[in-house]
Amino acid sequence: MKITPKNNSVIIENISDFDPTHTFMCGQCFRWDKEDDGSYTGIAFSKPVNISCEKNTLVIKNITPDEFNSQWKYYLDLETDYNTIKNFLSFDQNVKTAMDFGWGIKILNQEIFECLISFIISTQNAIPRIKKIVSTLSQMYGKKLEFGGKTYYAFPSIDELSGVTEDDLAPLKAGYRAAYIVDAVNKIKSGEVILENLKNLSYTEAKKELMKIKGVGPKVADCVLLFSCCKKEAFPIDVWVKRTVQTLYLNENAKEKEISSFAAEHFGEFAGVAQQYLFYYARENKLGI
DNA sequence: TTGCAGGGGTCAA
DNA sequence: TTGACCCCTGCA
Repeated sequence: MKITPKNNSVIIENISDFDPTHTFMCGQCFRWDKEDDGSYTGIAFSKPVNISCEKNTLVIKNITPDEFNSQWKYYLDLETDYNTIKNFLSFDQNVKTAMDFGWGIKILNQEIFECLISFIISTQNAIPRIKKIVSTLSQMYGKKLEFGGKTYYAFPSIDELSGVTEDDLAPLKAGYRAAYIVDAVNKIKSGEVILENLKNLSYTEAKKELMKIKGVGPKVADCVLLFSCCKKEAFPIDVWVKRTVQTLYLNENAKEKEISSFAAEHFGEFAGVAQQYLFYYARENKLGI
C-alpha cells in the first residue's frame, strides 16, 4: 500500500479486492451515494469524502494522510487480507459463486453508535426508507458540513442526541422505532451499555450486551458486531439469508437457531463475510422469490 | 383512486 | 410460538 497526498486528497496504490459499488451498495451502510462519474460520496467521522477506485488505485478526496492512517484505512478494512478469507471460504461452491458475483466487498468498520442506530431503524423496513430516516436524523441533530459546494450532515453524536424524546423524533416518521432510538441513547448515556467495550468482549458477550437495548434482537446485534466491531464470525440472519440457507443447505422449515449453528460450524470465523456475499447475491438476483 | 401486501425484526403475552 | 406493530412504497 503506497500512500501519496495530493491537494486535499490521498491516493493509495496497490489496493486489492476492493470494489466501491459492491462495498457501498451491499446493504451494510446507509450513507453512501453514487455520483454521476461513478465515484461514491459518503459521510463518516464527521466528514464527507469522495471515493473512487480504478484498477488497483484508490482515491479518497477531502482527507489527509493522517486521517487515512488513523481512520479510513481501518473503516475500509484495507489491512485485512481478503485473499486468505476467500481461500478459506472457497471450499463452498455457493459462496464461491456469490464471491465471484459480488467481487470486492469489504466489510466496513463503521462507527458503532451510527451503525447501531441505523440498524435499529432498519427493522421491518426497506433500504431507501432507512437511508431517508438516517439522513433526516442527521439533518436534525448532526453538524452541518460543506464539501464540493454541497451541504452534508454528520451523524449525530450520543451527546447531540442526549435527552431526545419520542415526540422530538416524530418528524423522522420512524414509527415504533423512535422509542428504540430513545432507549438506545438513554442506555448508552447512562453507561448501562458501553459501546467502546464491545470490541474487547467475546462475540457472545458483546451480542448479549447489545441486546439489552430495546429494538435490538439477534439480527440487529449481529449487524452491529459485524459492521462496526470487527466480529467477522457474526452471522446476521434476515429474510434473504434465511431463505438462501434454507434452500441451499438445509430445508424450508429450518429455524433461525438451526441456521445460526449451521453457519458457525460451516463458515467458522468468517461466517459474516460469507453472509454478506450470500445476502448481496441473493438480493440482487432475487433468489427464492 | 383505493386497498392491500410486505419491507435486511422485535416485543410481549 | 404467534400476532401486532409505525409508516412508506409498489402494485393491482
